[in-house]
Amino acid sequence: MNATEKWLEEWLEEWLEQEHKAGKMTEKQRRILMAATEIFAEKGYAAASTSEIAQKAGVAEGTIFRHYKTKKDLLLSIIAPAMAKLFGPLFLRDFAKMLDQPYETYEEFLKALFYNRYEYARDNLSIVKIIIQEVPFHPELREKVKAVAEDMIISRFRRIIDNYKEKGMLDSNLPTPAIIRFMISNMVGLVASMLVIMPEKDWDVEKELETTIQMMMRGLAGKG
Amino acid sequence: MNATEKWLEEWLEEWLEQEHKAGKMTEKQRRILMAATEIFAEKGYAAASTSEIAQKAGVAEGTIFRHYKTKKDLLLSIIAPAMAKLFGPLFLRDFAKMLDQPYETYEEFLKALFYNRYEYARDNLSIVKIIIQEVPFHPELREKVKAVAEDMIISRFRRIIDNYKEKGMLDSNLPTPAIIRFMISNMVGLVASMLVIMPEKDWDVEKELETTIQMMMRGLAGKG
Amino acid sequence: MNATEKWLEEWLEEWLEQEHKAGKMTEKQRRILMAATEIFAEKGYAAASTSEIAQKAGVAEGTIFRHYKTKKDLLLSIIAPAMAKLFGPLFLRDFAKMLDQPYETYEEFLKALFYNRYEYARDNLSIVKIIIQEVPFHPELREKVKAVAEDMIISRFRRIIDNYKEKGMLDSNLPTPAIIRFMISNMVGLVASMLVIMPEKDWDVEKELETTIQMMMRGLAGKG
Amino acid sequence: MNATEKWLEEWLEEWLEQEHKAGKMTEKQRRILMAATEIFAEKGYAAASTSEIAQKAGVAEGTIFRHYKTKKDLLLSIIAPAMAKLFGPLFLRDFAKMLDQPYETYEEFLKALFYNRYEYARDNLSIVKIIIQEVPFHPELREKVKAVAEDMIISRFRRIIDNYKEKGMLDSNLPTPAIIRFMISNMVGLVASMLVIMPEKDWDVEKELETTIQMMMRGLAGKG
DNA sequence: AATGAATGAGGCTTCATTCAT
DNA sequence: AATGAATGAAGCCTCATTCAT
Repeated sequence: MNATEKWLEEWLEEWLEQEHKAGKMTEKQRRILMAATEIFAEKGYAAASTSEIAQKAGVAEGTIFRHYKTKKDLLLSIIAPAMAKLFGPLFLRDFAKMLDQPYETYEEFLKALFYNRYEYARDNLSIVKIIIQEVPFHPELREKVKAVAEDMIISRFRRIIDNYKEKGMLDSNLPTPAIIRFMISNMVGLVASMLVIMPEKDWDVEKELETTIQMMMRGLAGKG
Repeated sequence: MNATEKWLEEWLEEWLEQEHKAGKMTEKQRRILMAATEIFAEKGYAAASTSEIAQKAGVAEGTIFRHYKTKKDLLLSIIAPAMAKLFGPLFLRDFAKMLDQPYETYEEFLKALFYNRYEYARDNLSIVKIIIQEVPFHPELREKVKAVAEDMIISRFRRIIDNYKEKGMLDSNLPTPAIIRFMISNMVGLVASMLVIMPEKDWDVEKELETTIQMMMRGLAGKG
Repeated sequence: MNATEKWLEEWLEEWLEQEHKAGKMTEKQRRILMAATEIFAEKGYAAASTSEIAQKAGVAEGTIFRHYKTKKDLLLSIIAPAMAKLFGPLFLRDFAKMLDQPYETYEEFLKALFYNRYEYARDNLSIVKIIIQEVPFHPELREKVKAVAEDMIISRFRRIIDNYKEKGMLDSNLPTPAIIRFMISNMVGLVASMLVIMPEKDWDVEKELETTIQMMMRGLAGKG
Repeated sequence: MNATEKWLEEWLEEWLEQEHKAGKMTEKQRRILMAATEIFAEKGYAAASTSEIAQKAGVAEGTIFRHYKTKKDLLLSIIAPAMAKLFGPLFLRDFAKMLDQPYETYEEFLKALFYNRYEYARDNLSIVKIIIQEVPFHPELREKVKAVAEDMIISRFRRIIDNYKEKGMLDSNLPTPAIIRFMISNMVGLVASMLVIMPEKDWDVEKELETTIQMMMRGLAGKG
């Protein structure tokens, strides 16, 4: 087991721990976590003040520090389990199923993946924003994320993609890393458009998704 | 002239003013601007301290405030002209040429556009990072950027894209907004990969660009 | 109820609130208020530094700002209730009694009034100094004080003075405003002499007061 | 010659020096002095900034310090000659004349004195405000003023007043210091009313003065 | 467990003053 | 003589964190 896998395990642990604690979590603790999530997402970690979080959570300033040793601890308590939920599925049974369960086509696979991640982002918008905004500023996080992403995602997706290449569903001449980037770019671009950039627009998710996948699969070129 | 165009003009003005001032700018002022740019990019606006900036610039802390009334002023002095350089070209003669000068194919157009913006991002990496990180947190900026982007970019690109659709070079069945998003997603994804996510990798820019454009134009589908 | 009366009520409210809080006031808070009062009186608001106040009060500088949002807030927390105590009595039951309870002569009335305000000034010397020194520099205060003074004091005293004029105890040929100014000038002059200008002198308050009132009532003219 | 007289001489010297310099004073210097006077009067010495003064005077920040070593120096350059003009006349030929030139009555003397000082205050309102506001906060000034006032004024006025007492124009039973205070209180009260407290009122100076002097001489008592 | 008063380090900003031009 | 960029000390205020209750 390499370092990357160790971190993932850490996150998963924290995730499970969090899940576990969620049961015994005080009402106050839950409120602190929610308030912090909202405020971090809204103004960024550095510009958020613990006193504001306390106020929004309806607890005393000191209470936060009874549960989280430092402000950074509070941030990590939000990010770590979210990381696990974000990356974790790629390594768990559910996802393994996605891999084994032979989606007839790459398109179906893409659609399932997009939709799955879209739903996660939609339901955890604040947390996703925090991750995107804060990861670049906290070296420990940055390193972990980078390692996990580079190391694991590439390797897992490579298998999937090579699988479809073999089946003749993907153009074998295209370099796998480029395909992965292509996939992620469009996934992120689509989800960001719908949830962050123009959230007020009345999106037909299904249709957008299909159009996007069509462009990905068949390209823009006219038949002219 | 609508509000959006007014902002653009504002930025352009500030840009020119900045250009103009650049001549008379004190050595110290230049150093302050550079130091601030680096530190804002590295730790974010909120977490950057003016004393650190002063130290890095090799000036007294007070000197910063002789040139920039507020810390925020300093941020805007970095962002505003960059905005102009980022969005401005889309509306100036150079870009008009890009539109008129009939790129034979959409692919050539894409390539020119990608390369042009890639070079800008490469040469102004810190500033681009600052813009991406700070715009979401500063409502005035956010509103302006959103308006400019939604309003202008869409309208300009629509003309270009419709143009190519008419020529039969783009699939007329695809909705123009989706094409624009597709284009931007892949452009941002590619540039971010090369400059931010894996800057240490030894990229063959030309080749990546071509692969990406190929995927965009012809899609991933195998010939199977 | 006009604006002036509203301010007075505001002050009275703050006064009562202060009284009320005085019970729950932390020892530290009391010390901050005392230290601030002394230092403001000694060097003036603008020249007083919060760090000096903190030091004199024996608390951390931050502690001041936990109780008073701003330095100005601290000033107002000293001035507002004092204003109420300074002007308020003129409108309350006690003072109403002074009006109704028929002092046999204007001289007795003057004596009671002088003595009453002298005692207040003596016991609140620092605060009175602050009021005199700071009111001119803070427009909000200046306006309020001016309105209250012009509007209310004049009107109340007019009744009293006209009352004594009718009884033949005051020269009806003298304009009431001049009488009021005459009264206040001499009251302020006497009190200032004893408490501010020559506080080290061993004053026989009773005697000075009587001499002053004698001069006011019968004038300086010799019998020659 | 005692210490008090030495200070007076100092001021007079500075006054004369100033008069003298006034001729060679640069336009800029004059503008600095005027700007400083206005701003000190308006916001107080401590709250006034040299840069604001420079701006109002239309000179560079550094220029002030070419003429006045420190900000305090600038204050003293305004106050010292004004002190001389304020107290000086009491000791000069002009004033000696006032003493010798036998005003028929004390009332005439009072009227001349009041009017003379009223005119001075009216024409130098800002400076008088500065003196009143700043003297209490600057120990050197405070000591000087106090010494001069206590020491000299008392002694000079004593002669005048005793003079009138002997002539039977003033009640010999009244203590001279009380008479002096009475005189000053009413003079200050009247002038302050007209110039500072209610400057917008349309005063009939002559009449107010006469009413005041009448009250001082014959008192308020009705003939009843 | 919870509170909230207290802390003091550090942040942004102002300002009197200096000095090279 | 005049300028105005530069300085750095000091000012006001915020904030994460601690601790007695």
